Amino acid sequence: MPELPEVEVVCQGLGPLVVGRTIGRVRTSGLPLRLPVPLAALRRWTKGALVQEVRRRGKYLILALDNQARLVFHLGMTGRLGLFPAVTPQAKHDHLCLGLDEGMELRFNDTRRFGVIQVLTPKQEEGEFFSALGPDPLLPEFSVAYLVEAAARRKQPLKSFLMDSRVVVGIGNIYANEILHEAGLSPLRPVNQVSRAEWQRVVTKGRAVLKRAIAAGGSSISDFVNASGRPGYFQLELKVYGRQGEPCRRCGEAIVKETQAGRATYSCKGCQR
DNA sequence: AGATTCGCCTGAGAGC
DNA sequence: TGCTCTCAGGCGAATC
Repeated sequence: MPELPEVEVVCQGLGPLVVGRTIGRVRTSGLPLRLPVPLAALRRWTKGALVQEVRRRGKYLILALDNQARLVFHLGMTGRLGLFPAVTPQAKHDHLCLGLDEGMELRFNDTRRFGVIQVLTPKQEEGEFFSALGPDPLLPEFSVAYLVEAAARRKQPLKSFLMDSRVVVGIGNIYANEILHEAGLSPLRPVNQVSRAEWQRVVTKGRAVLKRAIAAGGSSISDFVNASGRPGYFQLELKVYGRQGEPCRRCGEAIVKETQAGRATYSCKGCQR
């Protein structure tokens, strides 16, 4: 399930494959994703355009085109982006095919259709489109001072807080669990009871976990693959996610699985307070 | 008004 | 074997 590290891995892999290429034919499955796929806008703004840059904002991938339009993707739960020879037969759940030069195609495949494809016209401000999103956890804006301020007067449990994209982008269920274990903090702790020193651990350990996951190529749970179709290996390094009943790698106590805000939450009661 | 739950969607796995 | 049920989760809407 693509969270920040997986989207970053796709972003880094996709860049060299598509930058400098020109988009030709546009095809869609006709099925809606989380939002309808804007076929007319895709034809209007991508056909004949050259891809200048691939970048990431939170869990969104952005293809910046030379006509100043931008193609925005969200991978949802099961979205994949990859480059294929145009002669490769369509796969089940391919929802968008963009023809590129040299007989290649960029394809968006999404089994559960929780993904999003949007076009930003040159007039539409990217800042406005993403205005509700909080800072990226890998950037300096994600600081102790910011978290102290954001958490003031809120009693929300720490894990829900970290998964709230208005607070910080890119952290989903897997990495929220992992970051809190690394930081030694309980997922249930009300955020207004977290000290500065503890927020500092959230920042430092959070960045460290995300960077290690990117370096490992992401976590391949639910069949994540990068832009070249290869899996990641961070699932082998997970300390709590999916490890209920197994010993904590730090203190040996059994990892517990609980439901919090409707989501599977994994923690060690021995070393997370 | 802040916190939680629901619903969208498909496929894997469990249980009968 | 083949059916039904449960679970997985990002995220916005609905509800508590």
